Amino acid sequence: MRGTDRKRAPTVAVDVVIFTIDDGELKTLLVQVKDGPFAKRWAFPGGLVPLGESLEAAATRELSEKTGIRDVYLEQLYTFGDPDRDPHAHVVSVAYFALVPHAVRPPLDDPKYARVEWHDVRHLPRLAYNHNSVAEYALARLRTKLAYSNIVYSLLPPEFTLGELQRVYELILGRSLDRRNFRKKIVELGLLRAVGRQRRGPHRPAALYRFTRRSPVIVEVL
Amino acid sequence: MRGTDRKRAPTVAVDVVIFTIDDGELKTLLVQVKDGPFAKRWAFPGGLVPLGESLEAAATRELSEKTGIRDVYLEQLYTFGDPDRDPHAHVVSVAYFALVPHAVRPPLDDPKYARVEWHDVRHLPRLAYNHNSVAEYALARLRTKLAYSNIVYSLLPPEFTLGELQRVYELILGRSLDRRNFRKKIVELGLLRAVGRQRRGPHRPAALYRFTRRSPVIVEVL
DNA sequence: GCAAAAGTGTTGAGATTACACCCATGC
DNA sequence: GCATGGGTGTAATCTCAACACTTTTGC
Repeated sequence: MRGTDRKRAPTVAVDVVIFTIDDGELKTLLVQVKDGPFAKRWAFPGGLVPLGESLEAAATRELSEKTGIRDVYLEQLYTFGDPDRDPHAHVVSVAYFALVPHAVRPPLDDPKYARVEWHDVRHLPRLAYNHNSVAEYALARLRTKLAYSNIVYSLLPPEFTLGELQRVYELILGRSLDRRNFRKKIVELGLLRAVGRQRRGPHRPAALYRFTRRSPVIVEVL
Repeated sequence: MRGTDRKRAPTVAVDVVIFTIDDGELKTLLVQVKDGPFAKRWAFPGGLVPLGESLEAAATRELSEKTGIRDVYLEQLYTFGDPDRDPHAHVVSVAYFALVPHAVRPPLDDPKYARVEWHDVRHLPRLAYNHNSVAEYALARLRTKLAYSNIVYSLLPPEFTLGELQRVYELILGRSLDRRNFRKKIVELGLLRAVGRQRRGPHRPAALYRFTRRSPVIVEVL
């Protein structure tokens, strides 16, 4: 039977890879560990799951503690259980990834950590635990899922131009897309709705759009 | 820091959804729970992960204990952490799914369980824990993955005919495929190699094939 | 007026689908 | 000889990729 011998067993943690787009770069939120074997190293925010809390609740809590944000796209990524991940103890880590909109307020300070900062995913430092692998895994999942779902909605503000949307795709996928084909496809899928207003700037004004649904939908985008 | 308070924390288990094809049906291995709140109910085989064992090792162990089989396709499915899954305790369950070849010897008996049997996935009973959800999840993953990988190799014996291969796809996907298109596509992809011999039976003999690689490859099959 | 991004259709290639007849065997 | 699954090619359709010029604005 289960759950009888509670001592001498692995513990459970969640770690959250929080992506955002900032300043033309794809970034993730990292925290700097204060002490222990990984002191001074950066890691994804996370923590032990207390008895009675669901994994998704723990991940959501972690996310809102670090960013103040709620109601964003959050997905379970993978569970890492190698006993050697953490030299201190056998911790099974359930990794999540989250997408938070551009231009989020700066990360909240947390006395548990030395620092909390956004880092460009292309230049991550050597991370604590197995978090460099987690980062690769998260990025791979994000790339594939972007192509067959509408989850990009969670990276964008409520209103945006088609150019901005396309730049997000290009940034994450790491390749440029044909503008006419992209617009045609996206519009035909009915994921967007023109808002009737325009964004003015240094160049020709661009029509503003909204997502018709701000909830996950499986759809072949690219 | 992590791993300090080990008492009063959720425990970790693995559960394995083992698929096979038998008698023209897609089946999964179920065990009948002996006692506790779920006594007499069927469930997927699983058990607690001991300190120091990796998740994949625990799943592999569970698989070989129940079937005597090794070296089959095994993939992590999802981690279920709802505290109410198991009324007895908060157990975080990491679910795996495995594909074992047709015509496997009958499941090994295990004194931990009342019975161990193969069940048609189309007619599963009401299962213990949240295992009916796990079953749906596993089946959905199997269906999508079948279409873009070669993992079907793990459901088939070393040699097989194209007709047998096609029947496996049709069975799992629940729809019929065009024979000529199917054969053309599969052969062009180079996943198979004709073995030069034929299987004789009540009708016209069919050419025997082998997989060129018996390891997972991502490839658009359908 | 010039630099920069917005906006807009068509064509060709390749991939996918639909479809029908003969063959080899066991009984 | 007949019932059953094995084996094979082509045409129509659809999807995807490539491609260039005009417009609007701020400076």
